Parts: sequence; C-alpha cells; structure tokens
Amino acid sequence: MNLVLYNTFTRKKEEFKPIRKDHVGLYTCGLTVYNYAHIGNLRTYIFEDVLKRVLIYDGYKVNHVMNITDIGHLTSDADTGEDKMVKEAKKEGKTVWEIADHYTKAFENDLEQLNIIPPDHHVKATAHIQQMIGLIKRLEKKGFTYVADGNVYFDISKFPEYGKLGRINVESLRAGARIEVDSAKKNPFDFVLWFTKSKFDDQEMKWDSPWGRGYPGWHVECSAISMYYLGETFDIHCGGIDHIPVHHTNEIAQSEAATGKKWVNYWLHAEFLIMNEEKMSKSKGGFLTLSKLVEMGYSPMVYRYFCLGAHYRQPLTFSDEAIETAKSAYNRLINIIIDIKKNRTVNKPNPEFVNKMKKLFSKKINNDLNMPEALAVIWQVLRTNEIGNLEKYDLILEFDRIFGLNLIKAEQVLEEEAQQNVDVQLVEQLIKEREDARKSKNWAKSDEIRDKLSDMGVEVRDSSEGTFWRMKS
RNA sequence: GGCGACAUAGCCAAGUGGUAAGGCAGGGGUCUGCAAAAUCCUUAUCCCCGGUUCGAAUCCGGGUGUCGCCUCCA
Repeated sequence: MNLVLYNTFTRKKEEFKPIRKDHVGLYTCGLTVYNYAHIGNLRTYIFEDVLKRVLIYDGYKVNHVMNITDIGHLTSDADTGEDKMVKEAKKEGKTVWEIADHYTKAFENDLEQLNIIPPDHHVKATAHIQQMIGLIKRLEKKGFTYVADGNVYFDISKFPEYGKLGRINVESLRAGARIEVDSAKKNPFDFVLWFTKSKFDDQEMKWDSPWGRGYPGWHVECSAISMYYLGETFDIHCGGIDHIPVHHTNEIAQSEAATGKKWVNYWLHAEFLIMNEEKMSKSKGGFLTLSKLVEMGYSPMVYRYFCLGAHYRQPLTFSDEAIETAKSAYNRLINIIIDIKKNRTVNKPNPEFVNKMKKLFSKKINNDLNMPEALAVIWQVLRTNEIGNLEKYDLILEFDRIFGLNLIKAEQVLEEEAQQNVDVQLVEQLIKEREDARKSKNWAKSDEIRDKLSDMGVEVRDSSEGTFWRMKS
C-alpha cells in the first residue's frame, strides 16, 4: 500500500518516497518549555504520533527527532519584549534552568500518558549550542548574514527562494505596515541568528560565540539539531500550522542557504484545536492542560480518541459536549472489547473478510492518515457477524498499533483502577450476596446491594455468563 | 492592508464529480425480575445565488458568515 501525504510545500497530496529505502528521518518541532502544554499543543503531538505509527506499520524504520526549546525567547520581537523563560522564572522564583527542567518533565509525562511513542532523540536546544554556532558560521562564510546592533541577522535578500513554503510575498509587507519593524533589520523579514545584545540584564542563558557572549535566535535550533541527527536532507518535518509563515520559513532559508541543498522533502502541518470558536492559546491564559482534563473526568485516552475523530488538517472544535461524546464512545469501545476478550467464540474462520478489513484499514490510514475513516472501520469490525470474537480480537490488536488507544490493555487498566479505588474483596462478597438474593428472588435486597455498589462507584453488569463488575466511568 | 482555511443532521465529524462514513445524543424493539451493559432498527440532500456537466456537497463565479496567520505560539 502506498502512503500518500499532504505536503504543505506543494499543497498537494503526494506519494511518500523515502530518501533511503525502508528508512524515514522524521523531525517534529517540540515545545517551548516555559509552561505546561495545553491540549491544543497536544493535538499536534498526537497527529505526529499517528504519522509515525503509520510509517512503522508500513514497515519503515523511523528515526524521530524532537527538540526541546529550553532557551528563552522574546515575548515579542520588538525591543520591549520580555524573555518568556525569564518572565516565568521571576514569577515562580526559580532559575530559568529549573523552569525548563520542570516543564520538560511535565511535557514528557503528558506524552507518555497519551501513549505517544517517545522520539528516538528528544533533545534540548541548550545541549546543541555548538551545532548552532557551526551553522551560523557556515552562513556567515557564504555571506548570508550581517551584524547590526550587536546581533547577527540572516539576510533574506540573499536567498531568493525565501517564503516559498508559506507563499509569502516579501513585497506585500509594505502595504500592511501593521508590524513594528526592528530598525536594525535591513528587511522586515530578516531574523536573528545570534543575540549578543540582550535587552534584559537578567538573561541567564549565555554562551561564548565568535560574535560575542550571547544566545541563539529561535529558528536556528531546529535546523542545527535536525541536520545533526538526520543529515542535511531528510524526509519529513512536522509542526503546527502556525509555524508555516515564520518558523519553518526561516528554518528553510537558513538551512538551505547553509548547505545549498534541499533540506526537507515533506512538510506536514496540523490544524488547530478550536475552543469556543477561537484557538486555544498560551498567551491568553486559562488554557486546558491534560491533567486538568483528567480532573474533569476525561482520561488521556479519551482525549486521544477525541483527536482521532477528526482529520489532522481540519480544525477540531473542542467543547464539553464534544469531549463528553468521545468519552461515551471510548467507554463503549472498551466495553465491547472486554466482552470480546471474555467470550472468545470461534466462528468458522473467515480469512477473506479479515483480509478485506485489513486492506480497507490500510487504505484509510495510508490516505493522508484518515483516522476518522479508520475508526469507522473498527466500528464495522466490532459490529459484524462475519467473523468470530477470536478474529475480531486479532484485528483490534492490529488496528490499535495505529490508534494507540490501549484497547487491549484497557481491561487491565480498569482492573488496576478498581484495585486502587475500592476494596475488591468486599465488592466480590457483595456481588455474591446479591447473586444469592437474586436466586431466591429477593429483589429488594438484590437492588439494595446494587445501589450500595453503585455508591461505591461500582457498576454491576448481569449477563448470561454471570455477573461482572467494573468501575463506573 | 497581505495571505490562508472553513461553512455537511441536536453535537463531534468523514466524504472532494455518480445520487450523503462513523461516533455521541434522541426515538423504537430484543435481552433483563427491574435496571445497567450488550444488541437490532431509526433520524440530513450538504450556508445562499448563478454557472459547467447526462449527473455536484464535491468543479467555476458571486454573496454571506466564521476562524487562523502576518508578533512568542502546536
């Protein structure tokens, strides 16, 4: 099955062809660790995880690199800006290093909870300063830079291809005139590669460089890190859609100017999570984190299921009602799967149907990661009479390699949860008492026990094979 | 001012030329002592107007509306 991906660079779906047979170099922009990731950020990482899982499913060996932006960057590009890390550090009374460390750990915990496969290299920008300096030196040597006001700038006028990814018309800015321009820049689109003149006296993160003691500009880290781990040309680069016009545009400029080669073959961008008709944003405060969502009663897997319900290139609307429906659907999915596991009926084998479903599934996921349709396939499998539970189980297991919803482990998770939250022995005893009461048709007592269990958070499920119970979701 | 995206049932959403996936919620049935769970059935002609076509939610033009980016941002 050929994998087709939508490439932002060409604005078309293209068949994916790796540089090296059976191998994929994948770079995904990480988080700036001055605060917790909100669920909008997390949507992008879920998309990237799905991409990676599809590549692995298709037999590729994936080398995945993600950066950690642990260097402070300006809250605005103008002189008045404040360093985000410094700002947060002051607020919390910690050093910037402590801040970065804290939020990096929190982020990695979020990824783990969302069942996101860890990158092969999840690396800090601050650990790659030398690579960045090396890149800037290359650019300097080739004449792509200039120094003004103590800072090293990239000169976009030397790079005619500038803005191709975002289809930016460099001339059009003049008409706009809405942006305050850094007066040191020759061109408004020029960007800083290295700062030596920090506007802030308390800038703690500084390194020596040929241009003086200072720190790197934001964009240079992704270029330096990706090339260091993946080579000067690699397969796929992902990020949020907001990165197209500035961050990725600048990354391309500096990377390709330095090497003289094409840098990335496929650009994939995730759309935003929309909240109350508006994107969720850090700067506006009051954003939802994963742990907040958990407090509200929605597990990380429910959120993952929610995200899978929409295509990654479409805005997804978040609301209480929307996440609630995802919760119901996910819980029902788990219930059905638990029943399938308990009751391994064997129909006459129907390999034809099984193969048909596998093919259909593969077609959906390889068509630019169409998860909504892939989910439709699993629902179809669960509902069918064409195959028995044994075959269903195998299909679920296979499909979950892509979904990453812990479908098979869910039962185990529920059991663990039960052990944490109730006295299992007591529950078992009550269940038995209720069974006895029911046998003697003592409905009053039976219902009383059921109510009691319900108060304990336990849900009783009678079936022809006996009575089961689980924690209420 | 420039650039871009989107508009499908109560809600979340697929589908991008051949007569509307899936999920949730709602309604009805089966099962059950009653419930719950499960299960079956059931609910739209795709923002408006015009055009192209044998045929359009899907292509083109116009309109209306919503949103994003252009400044740190997934």
